[in-house]
Amino acid sequence: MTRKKVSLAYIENESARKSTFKKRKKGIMKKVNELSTLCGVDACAIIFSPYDAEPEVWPSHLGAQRIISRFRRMPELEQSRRMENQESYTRQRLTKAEEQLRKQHKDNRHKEMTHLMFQCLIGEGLQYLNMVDLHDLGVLLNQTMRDVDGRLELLTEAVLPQEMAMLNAMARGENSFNAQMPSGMAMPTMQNQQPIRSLLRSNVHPGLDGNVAYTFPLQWSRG
Amino acid sequence: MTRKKVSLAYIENESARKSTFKKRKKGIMKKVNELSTLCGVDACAIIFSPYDAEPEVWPSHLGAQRIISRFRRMPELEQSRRMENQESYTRQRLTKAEEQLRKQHKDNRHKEMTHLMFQCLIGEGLQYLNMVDLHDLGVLLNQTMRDVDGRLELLTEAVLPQEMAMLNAMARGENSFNAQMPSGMAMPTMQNQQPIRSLLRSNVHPGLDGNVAYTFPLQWSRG
DNA sequence: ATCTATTAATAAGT
DNA sequence: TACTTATTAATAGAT
Repeated sequence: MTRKKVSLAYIENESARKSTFKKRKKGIMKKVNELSTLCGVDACAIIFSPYDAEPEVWPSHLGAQRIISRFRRMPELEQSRRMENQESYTRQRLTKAEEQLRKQHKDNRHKEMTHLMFQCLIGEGLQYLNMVDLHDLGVLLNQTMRDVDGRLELLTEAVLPQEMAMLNAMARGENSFNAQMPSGMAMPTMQNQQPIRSLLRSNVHPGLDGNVAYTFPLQWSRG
Repeated sequence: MTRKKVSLAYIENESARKSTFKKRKKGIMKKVNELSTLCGVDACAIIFSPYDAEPEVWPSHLGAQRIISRFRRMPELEQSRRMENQESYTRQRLTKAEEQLRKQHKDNRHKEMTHLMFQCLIGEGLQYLNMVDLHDLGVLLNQTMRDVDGRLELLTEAVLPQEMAMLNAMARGENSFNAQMPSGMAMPTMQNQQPIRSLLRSNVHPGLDGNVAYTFPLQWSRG
């Protein structure tokens, strides 16, 4: 059960390495086979290892030789460029990783500000924040207010009547457990059954996009 | 959004084929790179295509030549066996597919009998069943009864007091919506809140393993 | 090229 | 060694 993101480094553990090798070798051969079939292209793969007397070869020994001959017949021009293949591959990966890092930073910042916003809502003070944080928090608050307004409008104009109808039906005592409903079908959830006012007080903020991994409960005063 | 299981056949559509090729080629090169790094083995891959002037090569032009030399130095003994590689690969896949088919047949049979069992519970007759079906149904019923007994015992001895406590708490009107609970935390579901007797009447049979894709609602007489 | 729902691969357990 | 299952990775189809 793949517990962690595998780190791309030599596996020290002997048996884990062998196990991984066998599984991945099989996976690669399958992929090459699929690529060749799906796209009708010539391809070959050769994998040596201490675990097999013979190298693993796709599509076959002779088939590989055919591909290799074609490969050898390629003009040797620009060979120096080709030599860099591995390096440029690694370099590309680095660039991409850096991009992702920037993206993640931005994402983290958004989460941080969201956390902060909810902290404020439960009464934590702003006294220790610097100007940058305060500014970003302000931006987020404005955006959130707009989202809340939009959500409120939607609920009031469109969703409310339906919800109300459902609640009324439930109030008439119709089925807290409908024996006719196939279990695969979505049952109305707790959430759906909250009184309308609770919907407007949901602790999940409707305006934040789905990638926010967690939100913070609001401690609304009950008065 | 990968809508269907891709079928392993040449892609007729020109642009789809090219798109698939580009994505999969990249995926294979990544996999070969990972295998080599993780397991410290020598490997190479060469992919020709109408979409690129040069073949895609891993780890590099020269690196591939090194692997190829080693490959060529392999004794030519058993070459005839090697020639069959692709055929034997396909044959293995066939064998495996057949095994999976048998497994699936067994699985389907189990589902069929489960369906039948629930049909009986809602009053459908057994008059059209043959001996084999009746026998299998009998086996399943016995097994299910044992499961039910086990489940009942568990509920009575261990789970019941806790459920009872929870129900009591709820009966006292404590929060149908607990504002303190982080949204990521599991809320008690409808299922948990059914009266104990409903638990014992759950339409999801507790004894069947999670792979059964669907179960059938029981139409308990309400009397 | 980018985005997601979905399938496929696979790391760690058994 | 093979099987299982939770999780990550690849990717088909759409934009």
